[in-house]
Parts: sequence; structure tokens; C-alpha cells
Amino acid sequence: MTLLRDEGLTVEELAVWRMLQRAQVRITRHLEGELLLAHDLPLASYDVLSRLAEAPERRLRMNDLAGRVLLSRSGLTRLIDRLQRDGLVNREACESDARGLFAVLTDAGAARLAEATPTYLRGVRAHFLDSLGPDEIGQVRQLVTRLAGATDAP
Amino acid sequence: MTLLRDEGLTVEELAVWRMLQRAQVRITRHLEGELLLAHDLPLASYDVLSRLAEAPERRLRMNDLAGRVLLSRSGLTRLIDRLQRDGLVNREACESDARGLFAVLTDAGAARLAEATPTYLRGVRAHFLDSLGPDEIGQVRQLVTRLAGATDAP
DNA sequence: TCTGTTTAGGTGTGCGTGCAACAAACTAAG
DNA sequence: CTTAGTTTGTTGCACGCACACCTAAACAGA
Repeated sequence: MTLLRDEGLTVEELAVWRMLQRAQVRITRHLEGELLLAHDLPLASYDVLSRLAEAPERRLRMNDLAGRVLLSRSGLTRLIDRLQRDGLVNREACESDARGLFAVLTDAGAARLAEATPTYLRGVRAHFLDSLGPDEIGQVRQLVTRLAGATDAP
Repeated sequence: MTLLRDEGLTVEELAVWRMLQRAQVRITRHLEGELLLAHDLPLASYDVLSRLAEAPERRLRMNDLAGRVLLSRSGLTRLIDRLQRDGLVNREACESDARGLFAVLTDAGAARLAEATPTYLRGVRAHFLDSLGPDEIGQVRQLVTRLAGATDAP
């Protein structure tokens, strides 16, 4: 209210920010709910599996993976623990660097990913893309690129 | 990759969705980090305090508050517990409905909010609004309104 | 008035996350 | 070769959250 103007934010600007938060949470919850219900797969796990599937040799160093997924290194360690326990991912040592570990997608992991992907993509379309006008994607791309700062997969 | 086209999503559409997630996490972490560092106040707590400050009589029913903040009812219960412990919020019974409880902002809570608000607003401007072109706010407003689905404060 | 249903809020529990501290392996300077 | 500094991944810990369940109060219809 009064606090707002003192810092030069309009009411609209604050409302937009709040709605952005709300939108993000809303979309994410829907998506995760569907993924959990249909495939017992959390969103973060799906993200890891899909990143690995895209990577050459289906493998990525823990550190690289943590950079792509939105997770701290320790968070990723635990998540890979779970995925390994479920047989979707394996850890393999790195030849050139004895400290390094690869997370590598198993066949079971690839199968699980393939199974869940239609649900995921349908969700992204239904909860996100369908709200965009046909020509808006380009604008939104430029916008989120600016907001995201760093690139997606360096 | 191959999985993508089968469901009719372009590579660009998926990239936009991923960047949106990345952007949201990035902004939120920056904002929360600054708020925590400067005022030892988590983002969720700031949100609650500001919602209460905006409400008539500085008070809101737990349920209403949970609707505005992006939190489950149980999550809000615990958060209010903490805020009450720190003296920023009090619980007061509701006259007309014996089940109801108001969360009401204390003077200390209002002071803490006033102290943290410049940091918060600066952060929103720096990490979000500054990435928008001067005329983009209106477009973004329409977009996020569609994405958020429900209204902000019904 | 009584009984079944709905709503408000809180509690028990388990999960996922980040931070700080750690050990091991690499790297660079002397 | 040695030593100091950096990077990689893991672990101890505490925190915050949601889900399922619970109690008390309100409401509905007979």
C-alpha cells in the first residue's frame, strides 16, 4: 500500500509478480500430481531421467546434471540414490577423473521415461501452452530467456 | 527428442517451459536469499505478513490466508506457529464462528514487515521487473492472469 | 431434537531440500 | 616431490512442506 510507492512499484507490477508465482505453483502442482498419480514419478525425477536421455551415452556427470536440473548437488545425490534404488539409474565411475561419477540411465529408466512422457507433455500443453496465443510463444521465449539469465543447456 | 514430436510439442515449446521453471527458481532463490540475509525472514513469512497488513483490521481467517499464500492449510498452521513464537502474529478467536481463528498482525510484525519491504521490492524490481521492457508489463499481466487461473485475492 | 454431513483448524508422520562440513582426487607453485 | 588450494561428490543435520487423519463446531433435514 503506502509501502509500495515509496520504492516505486506500481500496484500492477506487484500483482503481476504475485500472479506469476501463483501460476508457477499452480502449473507445477498439476503436472506433478498427474505424473505421480499415473506413473508414481515425481517431477524432479522425470526431469533427471529426461536430461539423461538427451545426453550422449545417456550419461552425465553429477555436477553437470545438478546444473541442468534445478537442484543443489546434495539434493541431486539423494535423488540419484532413490532412482538407483528403483533401478532407473546407475552410478558409474569416470575413467579420466577418479573423483567423477556418471549418472547413467538404465533401460528400465528409459522405459519408465517413455511411459511417463505422454502424460508430462500433455500436462505442459494443457496447463501452460494452451494458455498462450498462437504467436505468443516467441515473445514468451524472449521474455523467459531474459528472466532465466543463464542458458538452458550450456 | 523423438518422444517430443509424437505428442506435438516443438523443441521451442519445451525449451520455453524449461526456462520458465528455471527463471522462477532463480528469481525466488535470489529474493529469498536477500530477505534471509538482511532480515532473517523467509519469503513465505514475508508473504503472510504482507497479506495480513493489507487485510482490514490486519487480520485474516486461517483458511482465507492459506488461499492467498501458496500454502496448504497444514503448512500455514506451522508457519503461523513460528510467526507467533517470534511475536509477529497472534491468533484470535472468531466471535461469530467458534471454529474460526484469526491470524492477526502484531505491531512487531508490522514493524518487521516495514523493515523488510524495501529489500523485497528492490529484489522484485531487480530480478523480475527490470527484465521487462517498458510496455511489456501489460502483456505479461494478461499472460500470467490466464496462467494463474483463479484470481489473486477473491 | 437428533443424526448425518460439511467446514475450520490442528497433529503425526514421512519426504525432499539446502547448508555446512567432510574426504578424496586433481592442480599448481615452490 | 611437496604443499597449498580447488573441485567433486557425499553425509549430518535441521527445516519446511504436504498428505492423511482427527476433533470440534456449524449446518441440514426429518
